[in-house]
Amino acid sequence: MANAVALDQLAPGRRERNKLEKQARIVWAARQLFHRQGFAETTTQQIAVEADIGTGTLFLYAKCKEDLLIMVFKDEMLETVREIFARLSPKASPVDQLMAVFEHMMAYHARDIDLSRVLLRELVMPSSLDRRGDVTELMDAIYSGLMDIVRPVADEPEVAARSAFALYYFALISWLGRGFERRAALTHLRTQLSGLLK
Amino acid sequence: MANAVALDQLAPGRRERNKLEKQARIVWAARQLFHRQGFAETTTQQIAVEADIGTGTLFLYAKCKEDLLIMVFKDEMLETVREIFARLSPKASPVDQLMAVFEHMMAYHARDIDLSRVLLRELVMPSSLDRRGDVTELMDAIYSGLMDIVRPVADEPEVAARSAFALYYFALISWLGRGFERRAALTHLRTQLSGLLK
DNA sequence: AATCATTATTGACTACAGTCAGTTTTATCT
DNA sequence: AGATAAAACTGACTGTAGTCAATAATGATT
Repeated sequence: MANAVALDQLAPGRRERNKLEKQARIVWAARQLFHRQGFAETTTQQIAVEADIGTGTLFLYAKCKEDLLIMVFKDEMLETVREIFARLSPKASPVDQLMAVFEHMMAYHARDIDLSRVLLRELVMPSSLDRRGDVTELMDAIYSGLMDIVRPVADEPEVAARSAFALYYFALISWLGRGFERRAALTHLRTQLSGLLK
Repeated sequence: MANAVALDQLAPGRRERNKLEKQARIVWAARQLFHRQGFAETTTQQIAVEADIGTGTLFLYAKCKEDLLIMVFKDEMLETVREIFARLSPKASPVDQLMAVFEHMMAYHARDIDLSRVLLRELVMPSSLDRRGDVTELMDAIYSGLMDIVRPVADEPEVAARSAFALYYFALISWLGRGFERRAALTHLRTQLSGLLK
């Protein structure tokens, strides 16, 4: 029936709606448990029970346990990043603005260091290429924000933004992955950014 | 007996010697299997059998499976890095020298991309802080080499070397972790390094 | 409303990293 | 040599992520 297709385009059918509801329930359950107990201490069984689905079903919605964590964080991170950029003082120097952005991002991760470690591990170096969650939207938001900041002082804003982010990433990794002090990492980062932007 | 202590300082006792032999056998076995079958396809059981020890013993010598991979690569990487720095043309520009170093490092990883992915994953973001292998010696070698390169053109060689390495790290991660083309990553890297060093 | 094809769900099951209580080996001392 | 303490070793065992063959739900078609 030709009508069925047209209707499907207007509104999601029952099937689609169920899927979305289920996905929301899964993410909700995962969020609760990860935050309450930590990542390693939460079993996929527990998440399935809490979301009221079978164990197997969980892995139809997430590629692996780590993917659940990405689902939990993705929207929240995008929202946070947008807020951070929105609240910048445009009068501050580019380096100060960059530092404000990166400090806030780190502060965000500091709210739950253990979860952020696992999350970053998966974002930086996914266990398997075909398992990595899609964070393109998040990255685009970050890059475009950074480009706006560096534009006034950089010949090639794209290159400068990418470099700035690379330096931030390194600081983040040093802090979360190598046990480096957050303050020290940020101090280093500022020095590096100053060197980068002339 | 006071003599026992004195002798121990001169030469390793049988116990110590056995331990070193065993560790060497383990690394040898792990190297064979990882290269032949890949990391995921090799079980710790297989390594234990090949090294002719019990399963449990393996974990007295390595903190986890990933740690075995680090043991396999550590010495070889240090050696490789030293060679790379030793063979540089001192007349080339700092950026060209940096690029030569980073290209060779990437070429080294390209020899076994799958193993390098797992290795890098563990080096960049260890699954657990108290499980990460010690790669201080390697990092020191890299930093000191990089500082020598950038010294002629950088006010603060330490900062510049650290920045250069951060940019390389990001390129490496983009390539191995995000599926970015190696050539493209290197092209980007060169642009960034040019921007960094004046 | 009965049939069929497609898609979604399930939980018993598998494979494997890592542990630990018990055993063996080594070194020390009399 | 024998006794004792300390260190090294072991493999049966455990916990859990992820799979898959079987089942159920859905929706299209007559």
